[in-house]
Amino acid sequence: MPDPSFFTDEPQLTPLLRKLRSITRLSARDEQAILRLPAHPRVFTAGQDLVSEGDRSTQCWLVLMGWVQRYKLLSGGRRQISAFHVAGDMADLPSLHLPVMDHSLGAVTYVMAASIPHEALRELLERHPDLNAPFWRDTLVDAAIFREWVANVGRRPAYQRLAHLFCELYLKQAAVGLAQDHRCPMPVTQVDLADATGLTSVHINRTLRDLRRDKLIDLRSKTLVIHDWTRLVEAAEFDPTYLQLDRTLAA
Amino acid sequence: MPDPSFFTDEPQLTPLLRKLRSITRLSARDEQAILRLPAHPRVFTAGQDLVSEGDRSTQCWLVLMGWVQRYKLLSGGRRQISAFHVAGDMADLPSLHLPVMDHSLGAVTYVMAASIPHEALRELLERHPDLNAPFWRDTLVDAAIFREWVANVGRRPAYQRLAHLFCELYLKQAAVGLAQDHRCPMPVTQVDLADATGLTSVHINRTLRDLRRDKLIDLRSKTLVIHDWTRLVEAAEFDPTYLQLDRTLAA
DNA sequence: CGTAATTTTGAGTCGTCTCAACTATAGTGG
DNA sequence: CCACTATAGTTGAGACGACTCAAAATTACG
Repeated sequence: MPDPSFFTDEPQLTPLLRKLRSITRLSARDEQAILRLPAHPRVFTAGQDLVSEGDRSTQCWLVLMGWVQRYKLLSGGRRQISAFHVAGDMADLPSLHLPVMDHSLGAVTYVMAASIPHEALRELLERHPDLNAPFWRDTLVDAAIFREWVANVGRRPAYQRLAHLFCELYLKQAAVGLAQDHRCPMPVTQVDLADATGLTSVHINRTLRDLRRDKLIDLRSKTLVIHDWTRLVEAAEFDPTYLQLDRTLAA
Repeated sequence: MPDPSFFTDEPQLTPLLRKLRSITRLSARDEQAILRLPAHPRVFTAGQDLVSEGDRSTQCWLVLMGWVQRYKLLSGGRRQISAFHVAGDMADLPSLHLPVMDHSLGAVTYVMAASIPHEALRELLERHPDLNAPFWRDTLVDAAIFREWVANVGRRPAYQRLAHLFCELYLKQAAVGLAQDHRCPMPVTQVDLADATGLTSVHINRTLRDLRRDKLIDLRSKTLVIHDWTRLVEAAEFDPTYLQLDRTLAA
């Protein structure tokens, strides 16, 4: 159910501003320039790819609503998710300088996204060189998140690993106003969680039960409720530095 | 044993050019500008940190010789390595836009590195806006490698995981002329390999034995010898797309 | 040449996986 | 609005890949 105003001519780029503001500072002039970017809205149903491995992009997708996942398919039906993206994320900003996709971007939920031509972005950056830094910084924050995922998947046991993922996804959403009061959307299946953490869905199920048993969280009807943020952070050994959020959000 | 010419006034930035050329195209003018960057050489002994978690950087380190690793320390003595860097790599280019380190950069071997002040880099990018793209692209390639590592650690069994790492490190070095004839430097301990793959050193030892038994590789005196590149690639299910090398290097 | 670091091997354990069935929830069409 | 069907979640039992602990063998280094 897309918001009717969504299909008006005016591009809805404010989520992008909110995102960029959460990790950097922008001048009013630069913000205006961003808002003038041409953006073509489109919807995707759950499971659809926005971009698939091997595609050559000439545009970037900005997520406006819903969740998008970044994933690789391996042989034998194995899959690894390397990122979740929410409203405001330029999910495939990398395609601006790496046009051939080495992975896919898929819609986790019903998704509204806006495509922005590479050409328009390049022109923006040319006219407003100051904007190189914020966007570049955005890709650097994403890279920092990938690094944290390497550590998560490589060195943390299942319980800690899931807890860590929840801490990250809560803060990431809170930073752009999509979460508060220790609850946030978590519109993924246990299979998705498994593919994001390098576990099996069976083990995710049992680990979720343990997290629930310990009164740390609840995950029901696609909503994560955090019962005890402090203990969740402890259990996860979560340090939000890597998210590079301007101000640490109060717990 | 530093090369004597290393300490002359002339900055030795050619490895950087070689690296950038392996993943992008540069104009002669831009190349000249890069060569004029001020670079202050320094050596590090194995085990020393170039930069530590929590540090605030005002300069970037360019690796000139030796290997550098990117790693995070976790509780209980656990460690996760998320990248290896070789000559030509701007190991902490991220610090240009994310000055607070969320991880450490350590010397794997005896290392020669050159520090380039952030200020000089910013000035370079201001005067040569075309250079934003190549450097940005470099951080995007690193991010692509992180993503591949997430998949490697998350979804591949030990044997495949190690094989994949070796394919990557061989190609990465070959791309900048540091490897050829299916042999390359691999100056890491089994503990390092364990921390890069999310395994234990004991299991690395046994997996190396298996790879050796299968006549795929040999790893002796810090040198990797690949006996059968084709079968190694097969075993690893290695697809070099993510490295974004200009030309695929012949097998 | 002695000492530390690294590699190798064995034996037992454990976290996570596999396979398989069953239950619950959500979406769809009559 | 309910029945039907597909999707998602839950549980049990057994297997296995990787881990732990510990010691011995080898190699590197000052």
